[in-house]
Amino acid sequence: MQIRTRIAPSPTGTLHIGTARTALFSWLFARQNKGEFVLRIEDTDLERSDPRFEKDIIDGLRWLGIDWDNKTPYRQSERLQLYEGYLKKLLDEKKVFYCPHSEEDLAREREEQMGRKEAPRHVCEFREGGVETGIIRFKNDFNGDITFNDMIRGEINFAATLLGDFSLAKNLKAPLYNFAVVIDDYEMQISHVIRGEDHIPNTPKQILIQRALNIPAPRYAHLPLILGKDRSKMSKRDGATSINEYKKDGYVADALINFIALLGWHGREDREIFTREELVMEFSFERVQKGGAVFDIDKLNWMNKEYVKLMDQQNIAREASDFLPEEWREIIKNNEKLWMRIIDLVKERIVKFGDVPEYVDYFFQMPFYPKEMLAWKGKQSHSDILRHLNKINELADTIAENDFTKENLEKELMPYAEKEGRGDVLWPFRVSLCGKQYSPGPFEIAAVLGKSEVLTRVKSAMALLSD
RNA sequence: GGUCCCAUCGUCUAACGGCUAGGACGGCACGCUUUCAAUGUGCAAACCGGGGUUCGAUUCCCCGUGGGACCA
Repeated sequence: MQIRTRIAPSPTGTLHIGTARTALFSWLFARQNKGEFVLRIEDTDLERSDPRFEKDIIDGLRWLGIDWDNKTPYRQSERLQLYEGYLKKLLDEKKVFYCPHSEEDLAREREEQMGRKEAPRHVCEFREGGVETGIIRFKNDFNGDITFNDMIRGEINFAATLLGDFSLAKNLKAPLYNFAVVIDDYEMQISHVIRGEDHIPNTPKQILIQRALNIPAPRYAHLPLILGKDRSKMSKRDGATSINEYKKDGYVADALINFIALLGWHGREDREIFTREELVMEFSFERVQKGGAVFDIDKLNWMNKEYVKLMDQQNIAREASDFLPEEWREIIKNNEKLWMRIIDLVKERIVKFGDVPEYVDYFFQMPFYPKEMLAWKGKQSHSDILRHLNKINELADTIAENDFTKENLEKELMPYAEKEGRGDVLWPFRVSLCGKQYSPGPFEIAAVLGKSEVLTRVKSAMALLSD
């Protein structure tokens, strides 16, 4: 059998983590089985759909490297005549009907049913036909159980009668979700429908429609949801939900893929790092979790760092430079060697590339910091600090400009530091150079900055203290 | 309110009736260190509850409880 899967996002919002993971699993399954993967934009809701969201979704999938086989994505808005044809057919066969009830009528009916602790549903008195206005509903006469075998959860049953005469379309040219999906999945010959578990309740309706149309049902796999901190469906409140925000923050696409794959899936070994190819090989629905997974940014950060560590310095330098402000980028464009030396110092602390500017700012501009920061462990007298900085200034000045290396700095300064206390001497020195609580060591920084800049910064630290 | 889904450390998870319940993130401690990071070592941390089934249940069944989703 030809395997064909799809991702069918609505352009009513950006590409979020949950959709990306559904896309990934569908893609992995298709690629693993030498099948096809289809992108379909479900934009039947014209009011809420926006081309900008469609672009965001497409950009996001591209960035993640999840490619689809239909060159131009399908758009439901361009397939309206198709749905209309099927709707007319069902109308002719009296399997669907027009329901003229108003929203208010329906709402009232629901209220009453809920008051009686009944399932809210609408069984219409116009189900045998007779009117030509209102929405189009499915004439649901089935009173048995609808059963389907989910690839992740096994058998799932629904009592069909509780569904009532559910809605299919607002009119002939405006199909609703459940109807359009069934038609499209059939027309596109989707063999496996892989989607979030929030669609489980839609499945029996879709199966009923398939039966009415006498078309085959695909296999279903309902993925567990990705949850926010509060264990409810992940939303804006849980921080970045759009994939493109992770791109902007400088995450590595492969790291995000790896991380998302592990949200609800796990290999058979205690392994966490998988290449894309390995994921294609290893993925299986038997090993997909049933319960929802909380999105943990700390673990993503760890994983991203692992991926950065795997990159060579050239790539890190190139990637990181994209996140620098314009002026700094100009500087390194003319001094690539400088940039490589800087990256060499900070590369192992990069969590995500968006953080790089704050790690390297002092290489491009004078640091600003409160003078208290110059005190080792926060308790060192100004006079001691001044004395040390003065000595550092003196010793550093004895090194020739061309010999201003890490090794020579160490040779000149360490004896003094050892004598006076390493932290007492080296901390103020380091802060005077970078103005930061955390940074690479002072000798490394100094060697990159160069003699005159180092002397300037040490002196300005002294001036700051004397204020 | 109805229906459906789910349930192992704080988080992601392993275990497919039989071990001191394993790994990862995070946390903590120690080592290394001028700081942080990195790294090394170690520690703490979980089977939702109650009934069955069984020689034996985290695992199978039932009932609770809890969480979630969908419907409007």
